[in-house]
Amino acid sequence: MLTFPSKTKLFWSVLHTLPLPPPPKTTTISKKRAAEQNCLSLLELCNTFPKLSQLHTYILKLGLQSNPFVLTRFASTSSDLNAIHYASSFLFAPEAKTHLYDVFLFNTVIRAYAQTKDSKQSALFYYKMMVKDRIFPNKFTYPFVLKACAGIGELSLGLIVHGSVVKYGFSDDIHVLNTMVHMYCSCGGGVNFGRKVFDEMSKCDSVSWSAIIGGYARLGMSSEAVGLFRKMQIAGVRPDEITMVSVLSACTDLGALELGKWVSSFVEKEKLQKSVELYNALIDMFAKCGDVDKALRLFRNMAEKDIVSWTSLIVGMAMHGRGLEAVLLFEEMRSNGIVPDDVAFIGLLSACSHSGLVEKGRQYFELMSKEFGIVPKIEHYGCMVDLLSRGGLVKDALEFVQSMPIEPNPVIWRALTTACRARGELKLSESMTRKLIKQEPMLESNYVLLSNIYAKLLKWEKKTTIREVMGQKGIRKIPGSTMIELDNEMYEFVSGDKTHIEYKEIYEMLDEMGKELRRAGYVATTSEVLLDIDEEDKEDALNRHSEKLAIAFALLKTPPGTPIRIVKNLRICEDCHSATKFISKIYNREIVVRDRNRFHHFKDGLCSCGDFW
DNA sequence: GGCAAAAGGC
Repeated sequence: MLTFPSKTKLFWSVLHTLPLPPPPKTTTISKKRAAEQNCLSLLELCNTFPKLSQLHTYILKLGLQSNPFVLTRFASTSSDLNAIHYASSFLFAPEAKTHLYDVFLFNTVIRAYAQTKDSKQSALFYYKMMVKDRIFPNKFTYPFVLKACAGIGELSLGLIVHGSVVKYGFSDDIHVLNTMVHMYCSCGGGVNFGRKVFDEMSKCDSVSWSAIIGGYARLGMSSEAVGLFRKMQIAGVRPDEITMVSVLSACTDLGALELGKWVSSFVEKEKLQKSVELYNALIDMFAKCGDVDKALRLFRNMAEKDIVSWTSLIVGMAMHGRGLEAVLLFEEMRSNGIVPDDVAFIGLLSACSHSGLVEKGRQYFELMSKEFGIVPKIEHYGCMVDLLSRGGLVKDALEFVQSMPIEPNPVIWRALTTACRARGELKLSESMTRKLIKQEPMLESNYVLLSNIYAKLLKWEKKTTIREVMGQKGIRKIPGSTMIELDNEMYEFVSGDKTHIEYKEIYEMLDEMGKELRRAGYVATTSEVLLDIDEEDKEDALNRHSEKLAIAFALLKTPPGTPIRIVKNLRICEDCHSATKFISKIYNREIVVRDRNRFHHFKDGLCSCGDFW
């Protein structure tokens, strides 16, 4: 009987004629797979160099040293620097098999290095190696490489990488461009390049805006940062919580409390994710814009706090002269099991020094190295010198400086000089100010210090020569400026400013203020004026100080009884401090002044700093 | 099997 083979049968017969692979050795393959799986999961747990080294031996024993999965995981497992070094030295050893390298492996190694603190240079080294080995970068490579450049902060390097991005055709990728903006903003002198890249982007998302806003904010170009945030809203891009962190840090820098409050309600309204970082930025903003109690309330509402949250509030308390509360917070932090770091100690020590807690400060300084193993940095020494000097212990401060294992910096000389001058140790103060001038020959305020000392020593001819020296050196003058926020606008005044549209009214107010002040018994403190002019002109120069202009403006523009908040870029001068006390009483206003160092709350003719700052 | 932006300092 003849039967036609069915299709199925035919199929089977064909199959049977094909040469078959050797029968699967099921046991060995699954053993290999199991070993690979086991190895991968072990690598996941392996985050230190010794563990990795042990595992390396194990990998060799199993014969998995050319398994691409294992190799890549091996490179990516750890954030520990030694482990990364170990992994890459093994992967790229001269005897290693080059054919195993692929883009993914390089990206992994580059990423690992780009995320380290101090070895970003290595990321660029492996990028160069990759290009030399003719392995072409892909769209994931450049964000890592650019991140590494941003960390190193060298513009020339960034420009070269920008060239490669163009060469390899990634100049349309939004991730690459966003990181490029960030890279330029992190390299000295690169912010304009960053802006150019940003402006030329065909499509921007919230990350692009965050990168450029954050870039300006980090550089202290806070008005530009806020301006760009407004443009972002006009452009209709929805900000996320990271954008708001950058905007908040610009508000903090400007002292723009009203804008900061607006950001805070915007976060609520838009239901943005309240990350720890966002909370921390809010706490910092409220504390540094004058409302430290609001910062405290926010802090208490936080479900999860990290070391930055605690430190922000401790520093905030310190700035407002509430040192005891800062100390209590520090202790509360410790009892919550959070281990203080070096920055937390800077906050704590500065709190002690602003509130005259000399003994406490000394104890904590000891505790820092003894119990927490933190090696004191120049900042910690600075706090201690400040603490002792402010506490009137000039001799102790001097001994402390002599026993320091590191070279004193200008901050330390300045603290000492000021203390000596306040204690009448004028000779000593003079010699230290000269050291200060040696270290910072271009800083105007140092010459002002020296000139004040000569004025007290009645050495007029020396005082005159200082001006000549300054002229010869072409000293860069940091103009004192005061900012005030009214009706959602920031106004900035410099000394003798006539650029404001209502300057005539402001100067009339200033004259009236002057009369009222003298009637109340105010006497101008003319010793801090550097100019070699007669007393009456000196008084006039003081009268036009930016602080006084801003206060006059606020008195004109706000209803009686409203508190006045101003922000000065330098330390408030002695004369303005004394005048503001009178103004708070005469006009019955609470005046909150943030200067470079701290807050002064003026009320009823008194200041919260107790005239000691 | 992977990518971008963020918080505290004398």
